[in-house]
Amino acid sequence: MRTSEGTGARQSTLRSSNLALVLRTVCAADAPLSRADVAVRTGTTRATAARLVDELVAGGLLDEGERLALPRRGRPATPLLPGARIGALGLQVDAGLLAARLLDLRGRVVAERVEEDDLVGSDPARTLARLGALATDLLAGPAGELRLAGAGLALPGLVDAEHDLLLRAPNLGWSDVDAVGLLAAHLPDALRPAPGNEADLAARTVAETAPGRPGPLRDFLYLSGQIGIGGAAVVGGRVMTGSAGWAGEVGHVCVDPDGPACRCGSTGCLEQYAGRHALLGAAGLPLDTTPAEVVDRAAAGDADVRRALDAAAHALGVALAGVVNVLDLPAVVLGGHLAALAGPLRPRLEELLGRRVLSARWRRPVVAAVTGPPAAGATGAALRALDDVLADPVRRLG
Amino acid sequence: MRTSEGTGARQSTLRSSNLALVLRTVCAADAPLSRADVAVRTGTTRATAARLVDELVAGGLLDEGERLALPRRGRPATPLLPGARIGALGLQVDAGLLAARLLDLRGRVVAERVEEDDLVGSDPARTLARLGALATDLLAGPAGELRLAGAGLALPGLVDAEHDLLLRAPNLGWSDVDAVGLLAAHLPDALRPAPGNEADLAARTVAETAPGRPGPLRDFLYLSGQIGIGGAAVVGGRVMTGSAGWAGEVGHVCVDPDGPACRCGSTGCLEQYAGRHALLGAAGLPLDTTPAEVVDRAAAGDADVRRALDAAAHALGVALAGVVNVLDLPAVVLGGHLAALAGPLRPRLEELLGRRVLSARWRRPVVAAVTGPPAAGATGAALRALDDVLADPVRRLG
DNA sequence: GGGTTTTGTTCTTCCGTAGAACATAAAGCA
DNA sequence: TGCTTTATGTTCTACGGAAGAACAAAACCC
Repeated sequence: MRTSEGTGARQSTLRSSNLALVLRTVCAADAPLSRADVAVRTGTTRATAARLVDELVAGGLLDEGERLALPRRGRPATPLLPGARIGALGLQVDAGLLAARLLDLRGRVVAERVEEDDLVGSDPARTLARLGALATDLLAGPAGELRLAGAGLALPGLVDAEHDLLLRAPNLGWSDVDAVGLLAAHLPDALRPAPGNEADLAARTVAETAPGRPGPLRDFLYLSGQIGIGGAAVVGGRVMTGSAGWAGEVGHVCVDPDGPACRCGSTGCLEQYAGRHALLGAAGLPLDTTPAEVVDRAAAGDADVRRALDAAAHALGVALAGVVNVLDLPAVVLGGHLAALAGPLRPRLEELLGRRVLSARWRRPVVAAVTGPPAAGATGAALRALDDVLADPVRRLG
Repeated sequence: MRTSEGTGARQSTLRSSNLALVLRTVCAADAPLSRADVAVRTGTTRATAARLVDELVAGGLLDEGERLALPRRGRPATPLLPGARIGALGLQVDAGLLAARLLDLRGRVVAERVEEDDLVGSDPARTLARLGALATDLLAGPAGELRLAGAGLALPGLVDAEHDLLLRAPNLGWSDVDAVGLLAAHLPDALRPAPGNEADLAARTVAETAPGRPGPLRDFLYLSGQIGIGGAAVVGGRVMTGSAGWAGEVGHVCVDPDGPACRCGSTGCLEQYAGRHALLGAAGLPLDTTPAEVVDRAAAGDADVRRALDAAAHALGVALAGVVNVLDLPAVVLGGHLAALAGPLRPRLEELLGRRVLSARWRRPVVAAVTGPPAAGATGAALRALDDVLADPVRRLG
């Protein structure tokens, strides 16, 4: 690839570009649009918009809803919706769960299976076979009518995007695993899920509420608190995966060079203060304590817990301020176990960001917490596959 | 703006897109191309490529070179070059200099004026009037035949991209300055230079060697060492300016929360270890010592200087490793005074990056130093204006 | 029931690229 | 010298896609 400059645009390029535009427009709208609405929003004529819509409807990428007679003058419009029969499969392996989730183009969860289990130190082949069975089971269910547009696999570690390899997943204790190959052997057909970093994919669920529909935040830093801490920077609605796909390792930003040693070989990493294990250890609590219990104990006045939370907030403030200084992000979104701890963490964190971020005087970064279902990585993996359809609908039309 | 989704593509969109493609292709090539070369590289037919080239030549965006008879079979080709009569003006104010530089579409410096002076604490109106006079003088010179496509102004501080305001330039001691307005009053015609952060613009000179011609590095972190330290992350050849244009403040990434207070209100900022003033102070040298002298003294065995350099390298290692962990950048480019110090800094810095960057095991970040003319910001400002022409040549064709 | 209003469709025109044929300008070769 | 070969550049027709205008459809209003 990378011959030089991309290729010249011809008439057919124009058509596919406009098809993608129409599809994105319908997906981005928060209420069903008519053909006339599409024409207005895309700046094309009604004739052209209708032609493009017809083609997308014929291909199943758009559905025509029931003409509901609103008390309006004029001919009633035919409402257009993203195709309900186009779906994608999102899979996730994490230290604490296996998940398979099926989403349609409207962003609805058609079916899902989530199995909680302690997978730390598990055998990759066995675990991925389990996930494959879970997914096969899911696909055999009510999803039979769905046309699968693709699949994705969220992995809690460094993924080599070029060779589709899981280089290292510290939480699982896995290294150099051909996760896609091991999984695909237990999936129907030639379904090869595209692997991705869990935090990168989970961040997508914040950036868009449904395929092609932008969420309230378009620029933010997402933090995925697991045993360790993953992250992803989202700029203009796009997840920054980096040149090799290794971006977002916020957990290993240095908070204090003289701090405790980290398993990554460095010292004083954020994860050593705000990671789940580190925080519970500092609080003197067993490692299976839930975030809710931590919050309760802090509220009850447990000094050790309060101190640990304070240290975590301080570490987060120092590390995230650095990231925000470099990337100019107006918001930080806490996910994973950090979402549940947002209450006690937020005041100190926001105060530190306000003090340590150079541009805070003009725009103070805000701290938000996600409140979604578990296994956001699986949802994000499905979203990514569906976004690929939105980017190039012609491939689906055949 | 931001109505919804962008606008539908029509026939004319196709033409302008292909014009831009052809222009970019010629600019990106490192040897003059023929019409036939353009056809091959863009994937269009010779007929189409020739038509587009003709239009660009007529508009002055491309020039036809002399048909030089190479010892080759076949009809000799007409070499195509970026238009030599399209130019842009790059301006820069810095703590130590004023600069005006005129670049043409081929990336050649047509004319320049650089005045060194201590501008710390200077009066913005007066200084910008001086720069305006410098630029006016420059434009009256041999540049008379040049068609100005635009102008840019590099400023050493936070620039509000929306309102074209310089919010704060600590090195100059300026705050809330309408730099563009003050400058435009002393420029000919209705020339309003687009303001930008100095480091962002200087990073461009590394990312592209001429308008539209990619440099050897496409993903890197640029460090602009002045009195303080500015920076810019370049991803895929594009400078990440952030949602408000405030990105790249690497100088205020925290190295040690218990470190010295910074003028930004935070503590332990990178700039307090590796900034020019901080480094010279720690080395016990006067503030006007040149980087070359520092290197000499270190080589001569001056313990204080060595200690200061070591502390700077350590601080850079800690801070930059964090940035690289978050952005997955394969290279760090040292600019400003840090470029001259690259020799003594590099070993320790590369070692630290190798240890603290999570993905270093698979790809070790490299440290490079720029070796260009001074006032890279001015060059970058001109490049940006010329890149705007490349992005939309139709506007220039009228 | 006729006028109004909005949606959706049909038909012609225009425009840009593809593709093929042709013209041009050199080198190679007998 | 003249013919062949080769690559560049130009001319001409065909095709496909969007614009624009006119028309048909399906509701409301009075």
